[in-house]
Amino acid sequence: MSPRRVTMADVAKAAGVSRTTASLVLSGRGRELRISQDVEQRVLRAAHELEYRPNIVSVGLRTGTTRTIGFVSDTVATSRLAGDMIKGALEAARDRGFMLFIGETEGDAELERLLLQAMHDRQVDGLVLASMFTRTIEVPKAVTAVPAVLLNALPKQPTPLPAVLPDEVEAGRSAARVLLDAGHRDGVYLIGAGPGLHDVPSESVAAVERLVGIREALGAAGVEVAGARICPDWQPEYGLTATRDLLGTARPRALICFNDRIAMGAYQALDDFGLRVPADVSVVSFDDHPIASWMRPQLTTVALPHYELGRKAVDVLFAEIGRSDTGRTGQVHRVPMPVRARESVKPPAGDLPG
Amino acid sequence: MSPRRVTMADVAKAAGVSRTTASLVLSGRGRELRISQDVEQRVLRAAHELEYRPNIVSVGLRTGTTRTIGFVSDTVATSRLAGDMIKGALEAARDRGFMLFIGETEGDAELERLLLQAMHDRQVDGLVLASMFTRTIEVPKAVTAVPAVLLNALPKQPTPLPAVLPDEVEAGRSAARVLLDAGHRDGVYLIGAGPGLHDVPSESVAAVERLVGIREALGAAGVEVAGARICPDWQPEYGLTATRDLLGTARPRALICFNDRIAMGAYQALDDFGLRVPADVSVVSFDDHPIASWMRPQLTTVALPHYELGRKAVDVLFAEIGRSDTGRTGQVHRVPMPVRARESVKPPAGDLPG
DNA sequence: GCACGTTGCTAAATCGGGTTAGCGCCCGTA
DNA sequence: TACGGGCGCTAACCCGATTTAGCAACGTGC
Repeated sequence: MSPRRVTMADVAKAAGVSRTTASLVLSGRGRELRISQDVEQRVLRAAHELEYRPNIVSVGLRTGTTRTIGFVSDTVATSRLAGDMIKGALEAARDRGFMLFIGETEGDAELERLLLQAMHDRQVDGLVLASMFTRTIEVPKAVTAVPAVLLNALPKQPTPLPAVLPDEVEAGRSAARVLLDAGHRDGVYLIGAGPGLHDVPSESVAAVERLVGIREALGAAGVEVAGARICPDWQPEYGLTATRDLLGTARPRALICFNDRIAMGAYQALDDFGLRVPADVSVVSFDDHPIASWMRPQLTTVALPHYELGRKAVDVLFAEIGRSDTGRTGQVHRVPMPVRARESVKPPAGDLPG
Repeated sequence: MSPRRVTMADVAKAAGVSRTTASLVLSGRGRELRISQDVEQRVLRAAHELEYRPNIVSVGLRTGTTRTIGFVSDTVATSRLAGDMIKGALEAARDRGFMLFIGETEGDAELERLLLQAMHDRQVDGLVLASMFTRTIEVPKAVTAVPAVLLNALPKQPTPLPAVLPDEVEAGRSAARVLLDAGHRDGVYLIGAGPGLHDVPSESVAAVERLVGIREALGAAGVEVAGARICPDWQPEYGLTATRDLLGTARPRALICFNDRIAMGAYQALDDFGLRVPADVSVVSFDDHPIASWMRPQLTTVALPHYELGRKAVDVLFAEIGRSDTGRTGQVHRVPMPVRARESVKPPAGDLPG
């Protein structure tokens, strides 16, 4: 059927040396161990001609390192989010010749246990524990056996694990600044959460942090939040009803929606009330979901940097794998959330610069 | 640091038997090889008490089977598509105790080569070669070394590899039938491709097949396609312009959009012309992209069964791994595309039943 | 009393590479 | 001439499992 793989023994025989010598040359330790130039060349040539590739399974058995990392998330299927995060992780791993095992737990602790076990059985060199929406998680104790990093999640109990998260507070500031820079000072409303720091959907770390950033940046400019509507779930229909509710009593000049799906609902409500984006009402949002650039006018939004989050997590994991000292534990890495300036924000009418 | 893993030698010692005996019992071959009940029980108990788990890396070296399959796709990040496909593959694999290596090639042949090599080096038991949109692909020759399945792709040259694809022709029929069942017989227009079988975006297998199904079902009912607009790329903006163009000259009663993103553009164009969905114009589409259920009115669409495609691919792969005979090669498996009946289709006005 | 079969288990080889310990050989020196 | 020491390479063991070949002990038949 398929021709047997070329092994190091084949290379050694072809070069007329022992397996040991071949191993030393191919692992680059030939120099320090005084292998002659001649033998080194013979081995390298034989390896090249036979297209020798080391069997990573074998190396894994002997050295315990499989050049493989496990990526465990609660779900990989929800929205494009996961895809980009995995893509970032994949590429960062590939840069170092590592591969990724993907697993999803669906939030099921038992599944998670089995999955971690399966990865353990395959001797992964490290683990990324990812959550698809920012939240605090219970870190399974089985994780301690191998270097690990939390992605988009914070540990419920303090652990020595580093975490990689989007910088949501700064994102909140960014969203507010987009409006401030356009000249908005009055009639700024929030859709999705607020105005108080406790007016957030349950368990949503992102909501709290975005709110903190928004209030801080507005406050620093002496601008007051005119009002807010909380959404129990950040879906278009709740954005629609919350915004309709708001428009029944107020005339906003700008909306900060807590994510793009809410903004989608808000667009519809504004349309229902005959209000135009951005001429009558500016809208800024969070996430940069694919629909943000499909909406008309295109939505200005502060992007969740999924790709960068994935990359960063793997980078941090490699740092973790590489170091032997035990200092500097539990560090939290924040990844910046960039503003995608599009068409939904304009200076308030009757307040044009000039 | 982490306590050393329990090995079979530990189990054997605890049970007071040889490693051979432990292996025989734990692999279930104890019975046929006449290991006594007593010894069997001792081994099983020891394994249980020590929480023994076989080291799959070691097994992989010895037996050549790693309980791992490689999932190679051109991209995993585009739309949610990939996520669900991977999820299906993941679960089908998990049911059999297998894990998945994920890799993406970005359509780069060199990257693909390296990736397949890396998977080969890790002794994967099988490969899924996935494409994120249905198309024909060049099958790399390196694939022949291990069982493999094409997912959402057809081989350019005939190969013995089985393929798993959505049943696009039947989906085309389904879309047409949705309109026929609602009573539509006139003013049915296509947006995205058609009316001729050559009027399709380049390389799009899906376009051709959907078109075939649509024309067949309409034709069987004696209904003529009133007209069509081709879109060079199936994005909202092209749907918008194509539909605007159509509405400049015609007054459709129903639109079959070739995917949901096109339908999104079509909704906007209809709105621009003051036409209501579904009262004035019914709309049916393909893919069941997440936005389909966010659009107002919610879009009736024929779903791409990503999850099922992923599952099916892995199921077929296991069948491939399991069989030794070489018959029945290159089979094409079609996965049904279910209709998601929502709100965008109604009987034509002035043509109400009753 | 001896050959032969069964029963119940184990020693040892194997997978493919990494690593340690050490073996010949040549050279220089006393 | 014997000895020490660097040089260049290799034998042999190890990782953790599977698998082949075979060994003791016991019973049975003649």
